[in-house]
Amino acid sequence: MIVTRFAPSPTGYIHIGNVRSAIYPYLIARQSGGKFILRIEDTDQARFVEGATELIEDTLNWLTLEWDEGPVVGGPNAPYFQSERREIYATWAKKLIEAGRAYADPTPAEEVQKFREADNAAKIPFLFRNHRPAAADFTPEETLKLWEAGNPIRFKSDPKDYSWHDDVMGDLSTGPEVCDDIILIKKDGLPTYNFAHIVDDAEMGVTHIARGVEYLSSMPNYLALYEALGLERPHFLSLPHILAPTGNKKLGKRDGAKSVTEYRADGVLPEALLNYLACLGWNDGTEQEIYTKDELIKAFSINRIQNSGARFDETKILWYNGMWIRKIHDEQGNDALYECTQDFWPESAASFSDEYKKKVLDIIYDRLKTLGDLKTMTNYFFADPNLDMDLLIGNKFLKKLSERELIDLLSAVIDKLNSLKEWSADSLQATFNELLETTGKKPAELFSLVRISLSFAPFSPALHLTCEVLGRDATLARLNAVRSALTNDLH
RNA sequence: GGUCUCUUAGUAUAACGGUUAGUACAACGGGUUUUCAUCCCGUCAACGCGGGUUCGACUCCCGCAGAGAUCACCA
Repeated sequence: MIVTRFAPSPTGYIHIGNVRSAIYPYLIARQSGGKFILRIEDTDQARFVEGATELIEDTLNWLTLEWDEGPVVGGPNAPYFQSERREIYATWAKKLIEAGRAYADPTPAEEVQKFREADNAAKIPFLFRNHRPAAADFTPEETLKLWEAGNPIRFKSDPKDYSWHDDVMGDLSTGPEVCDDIILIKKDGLPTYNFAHIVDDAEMGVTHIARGVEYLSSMPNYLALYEALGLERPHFLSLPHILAPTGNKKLGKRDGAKSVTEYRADGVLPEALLNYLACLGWNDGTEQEIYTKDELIKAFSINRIQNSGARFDETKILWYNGMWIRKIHDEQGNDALYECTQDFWPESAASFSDEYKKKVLDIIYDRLKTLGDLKTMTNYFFADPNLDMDLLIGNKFLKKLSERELIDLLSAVIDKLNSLKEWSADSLQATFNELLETTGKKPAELFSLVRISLSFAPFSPALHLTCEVLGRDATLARLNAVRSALTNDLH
């Protein structure tokens, strides 16, 4: 059985570069009927951020990456917060001490820093094992005593060549020069990531570890620990970084990398974000672009994960989002899409009914890149627009007509619409076609005049649909208002 | 500096050692009774460099260059 995990630190929101290391393990677990575990790596108390855990849970829920074990849902390996697992790490650390593979290190931090600087100055790579204290050779009893006295526990490394297989990167190897006496348990009694994740993954039965490539250079130390602890190596998947839109740096919070929360607030659909991120650095070899979560689960394969970094492209997210907005509307219906839009209407829409807003959505949805566009694109459906006459007169089609002609044209439209019996999209369409004939104006002229008079917006849906949704009263009132303004202008 | 990794159009990517190097986004042009968008059609655009192996290399090997990661009592 395949067991994967997402193990974030609660140091803030999940930024976009990290979500993928939740998505891939999730897909791997789901496609094999395995388990996906959420584990909170909160061993660094200095970096702990209040509320960050909830934000992580919220983000995963929103993306529908449900976890089988972890916070909230519990599980057989609880607790799932590393800060609550001290005894477990202590037990494993004692095993190493008993075996002579770990020692308590009394070297003061300042001393270590001096060693480091001296080695740097001498252009020697700094390795703590070159400065091993006498305590490294203490008996287990002496070591335990020194540990209790508040000293950190270090691994006693046994430098040698390592080679291993990475499911993404292939066969890898390094020399002994990277093996060191890494800290396992800090002075504060909490383990380092280096030690904790190995213990936890073993205890929780994790079979596939997917994480960023930045951990690649620590692999020899991890392999040494698996060996010393008598553990079998799990599968390793090093996921290449997502690069910032500009430069060659990995996407970080300072590169304008937005959090998932921000994309959500902007009106990006979870389906779109999932789709985009899954396909950034992975493809199934076909030319399919749009994947539902179920399709991703089915199609995903570890050996087709890209092994070079991929640049983050917001334009493509917006394209995916537009596709998904239309997909949901066309496949699940306007009501289903409407369900997603609750937080995105302009304030002016507050007093309007769901029915009316649904109608607006139904004619505007295929112009949306994000649901947030509703705020800026639908205002004129809920409030009379400002009569920006310069916009109307200066329009590239209308500026060829005199104000007199505009007024006459508006009058013709108003008369015709006044006498219209049935206010429907079809009859409105027919009416405008008749008006084209009776007035002899070009479509660009007639339509632009009516469209701008109704919306004063840079763009809007097809005219007959806009009129239908706006209704007879609002449509005629706005046309009359523009005609009056033009008439006053003339006098 | 040591160690490790990566390298196809602007971006994301495809291509049993034999293809006019495919697709998508972006850009640009055109079409669909106004606009914006959708939809459709089209244009532009890539194998980092140098050696080898081979009848033949984007693909295999070696070197170089460029980029990235890491070298914490952070993860």
